[in-house]
Amino acid sequence: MDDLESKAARTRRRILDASAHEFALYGYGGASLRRIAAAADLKVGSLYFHFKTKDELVAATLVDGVDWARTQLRAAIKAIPADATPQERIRLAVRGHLEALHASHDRAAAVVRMVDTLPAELRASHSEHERRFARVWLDFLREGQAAGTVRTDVNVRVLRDLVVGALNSTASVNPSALRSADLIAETWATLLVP
Amino acid sequence: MDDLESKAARTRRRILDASAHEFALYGYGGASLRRIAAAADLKVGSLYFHFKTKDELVAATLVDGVDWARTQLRAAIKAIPADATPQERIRLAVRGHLEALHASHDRAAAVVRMVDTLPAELRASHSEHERRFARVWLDFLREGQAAGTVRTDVNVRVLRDLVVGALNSTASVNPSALRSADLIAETWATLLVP
Amino acid sequence: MDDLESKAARTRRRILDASAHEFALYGYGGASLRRIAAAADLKVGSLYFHFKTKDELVAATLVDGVDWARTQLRAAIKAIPADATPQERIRLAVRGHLEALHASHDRAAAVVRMVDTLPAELRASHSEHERRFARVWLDFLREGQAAGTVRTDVNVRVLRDLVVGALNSTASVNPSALRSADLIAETWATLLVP
Amino acid sequence: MDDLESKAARTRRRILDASAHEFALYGYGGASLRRIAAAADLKVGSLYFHFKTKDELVAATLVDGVDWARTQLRAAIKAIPADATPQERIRLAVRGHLEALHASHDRAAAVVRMVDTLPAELRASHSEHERRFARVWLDFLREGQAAGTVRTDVNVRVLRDLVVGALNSTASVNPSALRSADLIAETWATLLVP
DNA sequence: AATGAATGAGAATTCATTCAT
DNA sequence: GATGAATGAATTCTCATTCAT
Repeated sequence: MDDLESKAARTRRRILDASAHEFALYGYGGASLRRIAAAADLKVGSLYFHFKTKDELVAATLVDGVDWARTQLRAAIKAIPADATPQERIRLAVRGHLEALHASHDRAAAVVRMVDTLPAELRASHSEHERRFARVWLDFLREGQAAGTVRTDVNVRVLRDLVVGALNSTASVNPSALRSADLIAETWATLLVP
Repeated sequence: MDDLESKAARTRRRILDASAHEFALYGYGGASLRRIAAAADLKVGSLYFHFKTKDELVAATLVDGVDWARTQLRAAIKAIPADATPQERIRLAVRGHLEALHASHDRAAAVVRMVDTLPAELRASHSEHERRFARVWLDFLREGQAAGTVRTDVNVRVLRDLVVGALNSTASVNPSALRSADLIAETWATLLVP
Repeated sequence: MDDLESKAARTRRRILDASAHEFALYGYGGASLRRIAAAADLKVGSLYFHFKTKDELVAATLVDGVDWARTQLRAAIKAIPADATPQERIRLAVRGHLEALHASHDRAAAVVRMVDTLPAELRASHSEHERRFARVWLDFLREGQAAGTVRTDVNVRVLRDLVVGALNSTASVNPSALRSADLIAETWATLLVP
Repeated sequence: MDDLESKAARTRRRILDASAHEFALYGYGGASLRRIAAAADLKVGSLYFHFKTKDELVAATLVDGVDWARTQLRAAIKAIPADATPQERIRLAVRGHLEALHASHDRAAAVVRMVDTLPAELRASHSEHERRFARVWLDFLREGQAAGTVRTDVNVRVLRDLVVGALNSTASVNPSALRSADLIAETWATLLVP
């Protein structure tokens, strides 16, 4: 009765994990609550005790994924040694992003897979979280520019979009992308350092 | 009966257009043949005269989209004036890609929206077309490197993936992306020219 | 292809009959499309070819029932011999009403059973049909008053409501009511003739 | 623990009230225990402490409604002044009935709405209560006939059915019926007095 | 070349009910 | 007395697909 993690909380976690996997595989429209329930070791009807609606589950999955990824990315950036070279700094941030995407039991990938086919209401409620994630990159790049470790001859917002877009696209195009994470990190480092 | 464009061919085109729109909006799993048929001014059953199965329609839509985009991109590249500056060359290629994505009645966007939730068989049969599209960029970048107008200190394949990934991501993230096409082109030009 | 009664029309009739039976038994909220489909020798999904929605089926069933009952009642009234006594006139009208209610394969009973638990939209769209039915009685009573065969010391609209309410209530209270139809007719005749 | 009205009894009352409202709105088949629980400020599961089953709750609601209405009607009849005119006597009884129906927080209306779609067992167990209610009218009418204040040229049982049916039908047909209660009472008085 | 009518499987959601806490 | 968490069956509805016409 006074579990640190109540039964409901544990079940909710299982549902969210199953949910992330399902949405990452099939997208918003193709996902099935039946399969999600089965993967979470529940009967379909039981989902509704935890989430009143499919869209509520989607929303929770999106928040779960994007917030977790933001935390990961920010941690990776914070962990950069003070004496790292400019290239090294960018490499570590890029790897942080890619690891969040790929080593996350689909939590972050689900977001990328769903985001562009969401119905209007969900998209709206999600966009703020997305903005918060993007701001981590924006701050990182801006600080780099201020410190002279990121080139300043480009619009930093556009640059942020390109970086985020390119990295996220690895979630789909290439499931073995993590193997080439080093190459990708290296490439961005080369492009971004003045 | 002796139309240059037979009735069937015209209907097929209407179906493919409706199809592209639907898949771009809802993704592979969320698309509905009923809605596609309605948009093409047909009853569902009639689709089956033109495509034996949903997946066959998907495959045709993918081919239609990616081949059309490749043609567009290649035309844009071929149209680059011989005396264009290095920056100008890249700008024009990027704009060619973005215009193919956005000014295409969803044909190309449908591909981007579907590609990462395709079932295995479709993914396989599609990947060759995707490779052919990517090769256009690869050739363009390689020739640029050979001519000294694209920097050579990066792995050209990785670079190609980043460029394509970043550009395609504009199909989702930002519906008003075309307005910023110039900015994006400018940014890539800055990053890529040595 | 050129059936007088097309296949669809015949199926629709079967559905409406099954529908009337189901709604008469269980009311609006308790009726099941599964059972209706089974009774009409169809699979559930097939219902949707003929009626886009449960409420559309309900609406059609209501119209079917009330219009049929109105026709029956009007025919019974029109069939009253010109030389009938005042009592006889009323007896025949009452019997017409009761027969419409009970000898109708549930068509009219379904209306009575559903009408007070209908959701707002259906109720609205139904009320005009109900008014048209009630007008048949109103006209009959008014003409009776004019001819001196129906007492004139009561508000004719209220009287109409009492008669219709009392007769319709026999649809529920007493399934063997038809046996007492003569008694009921006799009683109304006694009450209404001056 | 020693309340005159124990906690359980008060909760039971809240449930019965919520129940009456729900059944009046949706009928037997369309009512939802979840909604009833919510309206009574409980969770669904808690209902089962007070009623072992949905049908037990239905039965209790029926008894509650019909007995309450009978009590109301009897009180209204008993309150008729000894020197009231025949018309006045009938008017007051009719008004007693209508007030029980409409001014009862749905208690009596729930009965009328449910009664004709009840499953067989419930109908059986309910019919005796219904008979007891009907007997109040029967006695009133018989005594009226004996006293010469109600016409004797009609079958009194049939008359009772007509009166009860007509009055109960005002629960559905006309939600603003109470406004016309006086007219209805007046009309019955006119019809029934010799 | 297209439609009409149907099907079986599966979608999301709600139901009454249970039972340990 | 009441809740939290779950279940299995049922709900309405949509799906891709078939096939005779």
